[in-house]
Parts: sequence; structure tokens; C-alpha cells
Amino acid sequence: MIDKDMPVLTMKIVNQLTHLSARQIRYYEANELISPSRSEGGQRLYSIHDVELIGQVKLLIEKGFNMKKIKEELDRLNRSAQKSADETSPQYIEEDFSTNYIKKVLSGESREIPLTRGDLSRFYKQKK
DNA sequence: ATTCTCACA
DNA sequence: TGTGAGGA
Repeated sequence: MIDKDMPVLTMKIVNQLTHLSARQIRYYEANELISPSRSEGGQRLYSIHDVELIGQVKLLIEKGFNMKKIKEELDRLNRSAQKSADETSPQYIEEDFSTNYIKKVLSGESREIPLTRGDLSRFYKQKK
């Protein structure tokens, strides 16, 4: 199982997953919209959860929201969705399709990854 | 080969 | 937001 909060994705992978530039992704971080961890060498390591967040940010930007508004919106969505998530155990990705998919990405076996936010969400399952 | 920070002829 | 410099 891969925990959704495990920091295992490099910038390159996230670029492919989100179709966003490293510049844009770092900019989101500068505005406290995401909080990737760092490797010993200082490289950012993103979790699946981070990627989902980035996808939401991308959508809101396309709707014309500025960074301040997006942060407020994200916080609001988080608070309402967190109440139910807090009581449950950590979320996991299904061991079959999504895990194999992630492994392909991590191994570099899969180069082009035309995924949209909507596509990505289908890889996850809420564990109750 | 990748990513990081900083700064803008 | 892009991009080049300079370093890890």
C-alpha cells in the first residue's frame, strides 16, 4: 500500500502528472498552498495528496482566483472534508492499478502521462 | 540528469 | 511565468 501522504514523487513526475511547470508548482508552495517535504539534498518530494492539491489549485486558477482566494477556498474545503477524514485511518491507494501505475512513473517506464485532475481522482479509494 | 535558489539585458 | 546563472 502507498500512503497518500508518503513523499515519494519528484518534481519531474509531478510536472508530468499535473502538466504544470516546476516554476508554477514552486510558486504554489511559496503561497502556502502545498507543503512538500525535502530529501537530504534539499529536493522536494511530493505525496499523492500534494498532487491532488495541486490539481485543485490549477482548477481554481483557471477559474480566475488569485492565490489568496485559493488559499481561503482550499482551507474551507479542507475543514469540511477533514471532519469525516479525521476519524478514519489513513487513506490508501488501491494495490492494483494505481500502485502499478505509480511504480511505472517512478521507474521512468512511463514517459508521457496525459492525466487530468479528473482522471487522477479515479485512482483513489477512500478506505473506511 | 535533475532540481534548487535567486533575480531580471 | 519564463529563463539563465551557479551550485549541489
